[in-house]
Amino acid sequence: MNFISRDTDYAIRALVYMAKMAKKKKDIFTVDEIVKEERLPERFLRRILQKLAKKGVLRSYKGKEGGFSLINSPKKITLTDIIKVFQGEVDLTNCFLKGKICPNIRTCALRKKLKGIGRGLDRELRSITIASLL
Amino acid sequence: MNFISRDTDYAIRALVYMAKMAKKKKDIFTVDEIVKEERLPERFLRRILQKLAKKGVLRSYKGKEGGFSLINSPKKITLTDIIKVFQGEVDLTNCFLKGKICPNIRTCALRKKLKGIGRGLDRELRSITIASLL
DNA sequence: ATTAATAATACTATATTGGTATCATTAATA
DNA sequence: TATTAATGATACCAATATAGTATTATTAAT
Ligand code: FES
Ligand code: FES
Repeated sequence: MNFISRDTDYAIRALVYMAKMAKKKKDIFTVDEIVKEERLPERFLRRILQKLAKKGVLRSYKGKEGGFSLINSPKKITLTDIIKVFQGEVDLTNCFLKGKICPNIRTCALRKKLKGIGRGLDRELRSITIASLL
Repeated sequence: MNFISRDTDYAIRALVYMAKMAKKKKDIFTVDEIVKEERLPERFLRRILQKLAKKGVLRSYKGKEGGFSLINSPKKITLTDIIKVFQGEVDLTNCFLKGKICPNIRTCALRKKLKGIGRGLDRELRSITIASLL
């Protein structure tokens, strides 16, 4: 099934780490520090954090003494947010049929049902915040 | 996000077709007939139906006048059943961390939450039957 | 024996995922 | 202002998964 991809997973780990440490010490973290603590692949995580920065989850500081910091409170960062960054919208309704736009899209019974379920799922994922994972 | 893979999707189409037609005519269908009606790739669908047969969703009849038929009532065939055949268990909790078995697996907060959500999702998918898509 | 169906399995092409490497840019500070 | 230590942007690469095809064997009706 593989619902959560590796970059989402690593992002969560990094964010949880930052949230945990931000309480007791300064709030700017270098990739190296996180990599060392969480034992993640360095270059890969770097790209992940860059993406989070571009999407407004992290703020980045270039140059010496730079790094990444959380922009919002861990209470405000939800799983949906993170998943959206790396895996796109939480939306279960993608119709195939030879790669073309589906003609049934307005009437399709399956689509209708999946849409509802997808919305529910999204709501639940929104209820999981980084803060709730500390 | 891509929740439903193409083989699951094609399987659903084929099963819905069979359920729909089984009402008015004989209940054995050849791959060729389904392919023609639903415009799916022949060899690919053949493999899909074979898999459904092996997993006990369809019965297959070899030889002339053979084909596939539904084993159970369309009311008994759920989305979860079909997804399981092609995409494995509906289970959102797969932990990475360098491909190894995760040591935190018993304590991990994320895992716990995803497990609950996965169960809910599974329940909802179980409520969607082939019959409900007619 | 012929014919029309599925079974099994191997193969191929493309896309996605997971990860690495390189070079540019920025900012602190000695 | 040169050095250094950080991120930014991008291109690249390898492994895996997805989507689909081809081939040959088996089966059963006629
Ligand atoms: S068949 Fe296209 S949306 Fe369902
Ligand atoms: S960190 Fe391994 S199960 Fe969550």
